[in-house]
Amino acid sequence: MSTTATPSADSQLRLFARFLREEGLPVTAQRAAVAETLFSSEGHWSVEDLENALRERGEKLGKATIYRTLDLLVKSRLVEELDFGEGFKRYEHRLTRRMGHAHLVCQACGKVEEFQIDEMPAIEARIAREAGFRPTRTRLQIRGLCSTCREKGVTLPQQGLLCPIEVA
Amino acid sequence: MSTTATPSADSQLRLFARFLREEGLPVTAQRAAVAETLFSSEGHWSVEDLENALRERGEKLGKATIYRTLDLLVKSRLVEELDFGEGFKRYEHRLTRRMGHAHLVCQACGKVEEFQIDEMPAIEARIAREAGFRPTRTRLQIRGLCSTCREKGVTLPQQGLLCPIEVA
DNA sequence: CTCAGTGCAAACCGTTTGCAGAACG
DNA sequence: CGTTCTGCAAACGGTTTGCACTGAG
Repeated sequence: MSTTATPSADSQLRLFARFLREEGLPVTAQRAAVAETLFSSEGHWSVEDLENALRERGEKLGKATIYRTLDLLVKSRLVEELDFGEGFKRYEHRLTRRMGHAHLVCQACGKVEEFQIDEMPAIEARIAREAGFRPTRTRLQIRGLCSTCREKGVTLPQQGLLCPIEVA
Repeated sequence: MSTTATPSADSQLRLFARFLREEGLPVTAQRAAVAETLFSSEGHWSVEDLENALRERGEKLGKATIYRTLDLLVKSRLVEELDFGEGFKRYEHRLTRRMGHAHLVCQACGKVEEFQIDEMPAIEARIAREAGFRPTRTRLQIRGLCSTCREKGVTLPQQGLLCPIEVA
């Protein structure tokens, strides 16, 4: 109901509720609120983002509850934990995303865009075949300069030994 | 000199010294010790690992100096910062490694192996072409079950909604 | 002498944990 | 009534920072 849920947020919430029931855990208002908020956009949510969005919805949860609910969401495999090197974690839900998308992190403005890498399944299959490794979660993160910053003429601080290394 | 340097550790140290000189920074004994230690193996070093290895070499450096030197090594692009989700960072040197290797992290035993992904350059080129994004650093991390653990019959704790999601 | 580098210890900050009280069945 | 969840606040732990001391030029 109400605000900003994407079309499929409801069904995702239902999946989370099912997971909780299977684990013998109650579906509390707080857990539903965190899940619903996180499912409401394709964004990369920090705990602070979630806290603020929840406050705006009129729900005031303690940080601890948010962290504990995120643990459950990650365990349920509906949500993926991310780390863009900011010193804290971010979270994205998985259901409306295809697997094998890369995160393009702009080192100038911090923006993160997603980019589909269609060869990921084939790469994972090769790893399974050649290394005997059974992949469960893949994270591909590419840092660099986004098109917007590039067009603005922004350049990354030229760090030291760029050329010597690439040549070596 | 002395102990466990790989054949090319010397030349890497020389590159780091060159970087420092170019930045107008002195090549101190501590900086050389940290760099030499890190360059002495293909491993994934934590700050604690480095501290211990340095102590065994007879050098006692403060943590702060290690952290500050690692900053310089990362800036020089001779060393890459890693995060395997352990709650702390790890570091690997870049010179004897090919670019575009994935880190296969075993969720059962914690072991990390490297696996060469030859299509990485092509993927980066496509990202540059189609998204206008200029990649500088790529991190590919794949978590799962390594062959050793698999052969031992270890299985990962079956987390919740595996099937429903993959089907969705 | 001067100035940056070092080492210690304190500060920092995202996250986790302990515990008293609330909520649900 | 008992059990679990919640929220507050304290604890935690890796990393960063402030500052007095050291050491090279």
